[in-house]
Amino acid sequence: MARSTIPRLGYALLGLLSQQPSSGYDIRKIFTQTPMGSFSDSPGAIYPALRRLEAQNLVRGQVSSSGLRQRKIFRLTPAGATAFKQWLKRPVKGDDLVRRMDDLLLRFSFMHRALGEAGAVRFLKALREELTAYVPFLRGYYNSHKAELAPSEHLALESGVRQYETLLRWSEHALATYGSKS
Amino acid sequence: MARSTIPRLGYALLGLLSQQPSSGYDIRKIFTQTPMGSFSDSPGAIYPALRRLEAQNLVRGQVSSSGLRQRKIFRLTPAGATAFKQWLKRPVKGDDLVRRMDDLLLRFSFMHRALGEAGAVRFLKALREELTAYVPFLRGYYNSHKAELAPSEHLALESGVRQYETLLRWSEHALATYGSKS
DNA sequence: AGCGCCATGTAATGCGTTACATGATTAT
DNA sequence: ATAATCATGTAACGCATTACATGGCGCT
Repeated sequence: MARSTIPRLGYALLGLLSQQPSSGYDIRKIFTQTPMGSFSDSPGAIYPALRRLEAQNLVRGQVSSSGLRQRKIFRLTPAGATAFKQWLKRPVKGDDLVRRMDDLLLRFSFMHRALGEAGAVRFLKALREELTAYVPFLRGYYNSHKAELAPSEHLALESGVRQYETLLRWSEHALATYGSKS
Repeated sequence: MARSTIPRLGYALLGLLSQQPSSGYDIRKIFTQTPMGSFSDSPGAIYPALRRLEAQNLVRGQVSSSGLRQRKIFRLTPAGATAFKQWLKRPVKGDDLVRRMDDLLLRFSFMHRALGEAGAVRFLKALREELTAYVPFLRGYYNSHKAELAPSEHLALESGVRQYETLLRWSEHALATYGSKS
């Protein structure tokens, strides 16, 4: 029961539904219209994902007959709310920076509403710590290898370094934002 | 024949093999050791991918018996070299920025060796143009919606804006690098 | 003799993508 | 009437992930 892993899209749906019970079509519109969603708005992604979550008892959908149009509104179950919060509370590992950065930002975007300021700050501090370790490592790799690289390889790597530096500065900025309010 | 789509990993392999004929294990080491590869170094990803490329006649592997250890070295076929270059030459679409940024940077990293300076510059100009249009759009969305957003949503969106701004500045920097040499 | 590394693979599973399909409603 | 939009789905396909499996080689 609930033993199967929840993918990225699944958590995105849990997060959206935790804020606002919605139909599959509502979700689609969000993914099409907001620039945040790097998610596919295709029905072949969303509807099966909702059904999987329902099969895992993490969401429940009920057909609303109030409007004449068929609409199936999904809501989080208590189990779904728990799974969602556990996902948010996962520690930030160094590995996440390299291969799952999108997940981290997705998690953070839900953090404040679900866990409050304390949770958001905890997350940001962990992220800043990982970035503080990773950026010099990456910069060092860049410096020691740039001689052997073709120009576009060299530049592509520099783009990566700049991206992580931007993230580090952003995390400091975000912490400052929180800090100034408390 | 060769009608099936080549995924991201497939192109990464074509690119690496175009620079240096390698075994699956060599590829794994590259993915484990270099911070560039956001690719999985798992054998279950790499070996099947190589076999698919071989089935599509894009690479060919031959067992080297020189060393006593078993090693299967893969090389690009002419068809593989063509497919790879066509991938590199694809136009940069606005959609790529949102959902396939990784692909764009992967393509760029191979660009210079495969297409020379002219190809790299052409790509960078197209990328800069798309970014120049997209950044103000994103910034506008950010400004007009930040009032309704929870703090961490707001900050997560700002992180995205900063990332794209960094990319835009990087693309200008990269063009300047090329420009100063020609 | 035994442990760890080199090097290659297979199997089970589940996810996302693309394309297709359906019916009901609102606007022209 | 008919087109566009709302709203929900299914089917085929291929890919990545995780875990497992195998055998040769090097060191101690």
